Amino acid sequence: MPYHHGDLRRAMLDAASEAILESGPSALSLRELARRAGVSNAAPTHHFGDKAGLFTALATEGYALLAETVEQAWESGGGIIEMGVRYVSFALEHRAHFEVMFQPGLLHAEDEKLIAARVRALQALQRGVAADPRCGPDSGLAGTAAWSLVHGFATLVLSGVVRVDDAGATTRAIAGLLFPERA
Amino acid sequence: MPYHHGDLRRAMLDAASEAILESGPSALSLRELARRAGVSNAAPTHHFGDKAGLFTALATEGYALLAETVEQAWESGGGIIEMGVRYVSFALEHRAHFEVMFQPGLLHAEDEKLIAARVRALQALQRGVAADPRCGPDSGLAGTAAWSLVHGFATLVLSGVVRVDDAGATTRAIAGLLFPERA
DNA sequence: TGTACATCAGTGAACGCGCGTTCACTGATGTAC
DNA sequence: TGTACATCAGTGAACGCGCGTTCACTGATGTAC
Repeated sequence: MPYHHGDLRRAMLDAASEAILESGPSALSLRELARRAGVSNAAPTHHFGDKAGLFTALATEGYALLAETVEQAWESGGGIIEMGVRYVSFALEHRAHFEVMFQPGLLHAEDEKLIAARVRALQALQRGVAADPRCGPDSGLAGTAAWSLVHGFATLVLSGVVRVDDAGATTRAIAGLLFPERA
Repeated sequence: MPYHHGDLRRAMLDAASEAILESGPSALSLRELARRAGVSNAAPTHHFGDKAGLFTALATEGYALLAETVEQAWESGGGIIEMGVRYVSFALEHRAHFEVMFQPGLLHAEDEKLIAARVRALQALQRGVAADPRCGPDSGLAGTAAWSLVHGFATLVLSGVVRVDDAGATTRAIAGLLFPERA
C-alpha cells in the first residue's frame, strides 16, 4: 500500500455511495468511510472538512451528472418525455447521489459549487420543458408538474412502495398522461 | 411530577415529531426524546422496544391519518383532484410523519399494524382514483401518475427546492394538467 | 545530473461525548375478596 | 369499607461502543537551481 493513494477523494466518494446504498445517508459515518476506503480515520476529514462537506460533495457531483444527462437528452432532440425518462433513470442508477441531493439538512446549503451545479441542472430541465410544444402556455406550471411527476415516481420506486417491471416504460406512460401526443 | 405520566406514549410521539421537524429523523436519538418528554433514558425503550419501533409507531399513525383524510375527501364527494390536494396538505402539515413513512430503512418493515395502516391508506387512494371518470381506462396507471405527481410535489416543497405561495392552489393546478376537466 | 527544499496527502494515537441498551428497582394503579 | 396483591409504567445508574475531531507527525512528490 503506497503512502499516497492516487485519487483518495474519488475513492471515498465511491465508498460513500456504496455505504449509502446499503443503509442510507443517516447511517454513514466518516470512520466507516475510512474503513471502506482502507485509509486512516482522519483522512475523510482531511478531504471534506466534515461530514456535511462529504455529503455536499456527493450532492454536487449528483447535480452535475443530472445536468449532463438532461443536456444530452436535449441535444439529441429528446422532448419533455425523454427528459423525464432520463431523470428517473438517473435517480435509480445513482440512488445514493439522488437521496443526498434532496435532503438539504445534510448539506452545506451555502456551498457555491453545490448551488452552481444545482442551478445548472434545474435550468437544463426548465429549458427543455419550456421548449416543448406540449407544455402549454404556462411553462413554469408545466415544469413544476413534470418535475413533480418524475421526482415522485422515482422516490416512490426507490422507497419500495411502488414496484414496476420497467421503470423507463412506466415513466413514458405516466408522462404521456400528463403530456399527451397532440392530435 | 407524578410517577405515572398519564399518556407518555402519546407525549413521546409528539416530542419525536417536533424533533424530526427540527433536524430530521436521522438526528433523532432516544435519549433526546426522553429529554424532551422529561422522562428517564429508559422510558422510550420501554414503550417502543427500540428506535425502529418508535419510527414504526410514527409511520403507522401517519398512514392512519392519511387514510382518514383521504376517506373523508371521498365521503364528501371530492374527486381525484381534491384527494391530491388532501395528500399534499397532509404531507405539509404532518411533515415528520410523512418523512418517516417513506423511509423504509428506518422501520420494522414486517410490523403488522404498519402494514395494515399502509394498505388501508393506499386502498383509499386507489379507490378514489378508479372511481373518477377522468382517470381513463387504465386506472392503475392513472393512480401511479396521480400518486407520483402529488408525492413528488409534496417532496419537492418539503425539501425546499420548490417554493410556492399557495400549495393547495398549485396542487389543484398541476393535478388539473394531469386530469383536465372534460369538455 | 544531483541536491535541497517546499508542499501537502495521509497517519495514528488520543480526547471527550452521546448513544442504545441492560437491569434490578420503585412507585402508582386497579382489582379481588 | 379495608386490605392484600398483581400489574406494569417509569427509574436511574451503569455498561461498552462508535463516533467526530484534534494534532503533531511522516512519507512521497514536484520543482528550483
